[in-house]
Amino acid sequence: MIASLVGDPARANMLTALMNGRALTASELAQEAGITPQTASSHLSKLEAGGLIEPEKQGRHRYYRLTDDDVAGVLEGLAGLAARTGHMRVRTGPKDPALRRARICYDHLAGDLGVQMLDTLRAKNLVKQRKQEIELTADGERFLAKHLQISPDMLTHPRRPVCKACLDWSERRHHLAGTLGAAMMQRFAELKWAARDATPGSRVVNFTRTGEKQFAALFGDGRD
Amino acid sequence: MIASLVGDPARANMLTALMNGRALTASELAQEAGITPQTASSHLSKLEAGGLIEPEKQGRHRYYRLTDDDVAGVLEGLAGLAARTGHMRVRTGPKDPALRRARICYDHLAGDLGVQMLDTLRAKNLVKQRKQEIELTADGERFLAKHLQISPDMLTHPRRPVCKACLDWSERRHHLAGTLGAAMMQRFAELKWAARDATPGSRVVNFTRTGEKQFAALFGDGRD
DNA sequence: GCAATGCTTCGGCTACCATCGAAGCATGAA
DNA sequence: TTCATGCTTCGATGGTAGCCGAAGCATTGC
Repeated sequence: MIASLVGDPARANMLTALMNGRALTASELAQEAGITPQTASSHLSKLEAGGLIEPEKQGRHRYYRLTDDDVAGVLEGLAGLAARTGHMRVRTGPKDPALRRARICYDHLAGDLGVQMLDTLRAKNLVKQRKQEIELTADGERFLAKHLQISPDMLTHPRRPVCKACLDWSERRHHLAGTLGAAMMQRFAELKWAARDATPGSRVVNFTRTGEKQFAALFGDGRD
Repeated sequence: MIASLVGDPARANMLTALMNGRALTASELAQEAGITPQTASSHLSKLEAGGLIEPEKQGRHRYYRLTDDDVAGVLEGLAGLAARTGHMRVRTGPKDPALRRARICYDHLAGDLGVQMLDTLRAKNLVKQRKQEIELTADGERFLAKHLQISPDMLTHPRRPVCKACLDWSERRHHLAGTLGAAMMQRFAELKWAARDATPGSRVVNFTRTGEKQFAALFGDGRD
């Protein structure tokens, strides 16, 4: 039974961690769920047998991701039922407001601001998006060079795409991943616009006062 | 956690039994799940606490129904995931082919033929459907009078609607309930087109050779 | 009133399964 | 090769939860 797979707390935590669309290693998932690797291994093989997640070997790591959007959809549905009965799970998404606003997703910007940024890039025709695929336009290249001193040759990588849409768990929409997403986040840090929170293990990204303004000037949507 | 509620086999069987939209008593659900009433009582209170089902007292019976369509939707989603991985539950719907084809849902026709009938009524503009609501058109009234000798005044009832969409569990689509659904089923029986299976407790509806033809002439979709 | 039916609560039993320690493979690095 | 890292398999343990028998309420019918 599928539901019993999702029903176990440890497995639910793993699946929740995977809801952001990114693949995570077995150890990372073990840590997310707060269990030992050997226990996690058992859970992961069950989830895989149930068709909820798919593995991808890479070196001595084993990355897991949700099988597809259908799985994510059902998980969201379950979370929805849980939410309305007040049976909200502890980990059903970032509860910390700061975390919802801006956080690190692997190495790029996620949260409200991350989603906002991709929205604006798309609206200004700096990128073109078709489903998960994102392409940088000529205008986009000029924009990056002018405002962020990012040139296309900085973005080439043997295996990683320049642009990629990454599902934002708190916003339920896409933000920008890939080498460009990483480069932009790095640039924000270099420009002292933003910095990762000092708390060890925290994924919160704090914007400075001026950083917030500059960011809004480039990517703001007029909301605030 | 909601999923763990659905995960238990006994509870899943109960929920499955409720998927046809009808309310069932605690004892009936116990029988469906193959457990004793006292065990069922425990499960039912958990499902109720989780907001998946709602009770309705009536005399010394206690009827339970799914809370709403959202719950049914999530359950279908889970069943969908289960189906595609071959992890199909034993009881994920009627396994008996005859039961899938035509059966009694309370007092009206369900299964493949039931769904087919409503489809055709809709296609011929004999009824209009908007979500759960179904309305008989003027054409529909003429059709019923002409072919089945059913007049509108036979269908009025203080509390029961004339037409109602009822989710068909085996087909995952709607069939026709309400007083009209009941009247049509009754007419089929009177015309010796079909009859409930003689086996005690069976919900199978057997069509006669001529009944099948007549039914197909009125409601066939050309599939066979 | 008494009996019968339907459902719930209580207590104890049992079975399942999540968990972790220890050991075993695989991959990559030196 | 040898070592380290990441993950899996094995075995044993323990806690949880499903399960039923017995008893207790509630409602209906006589």
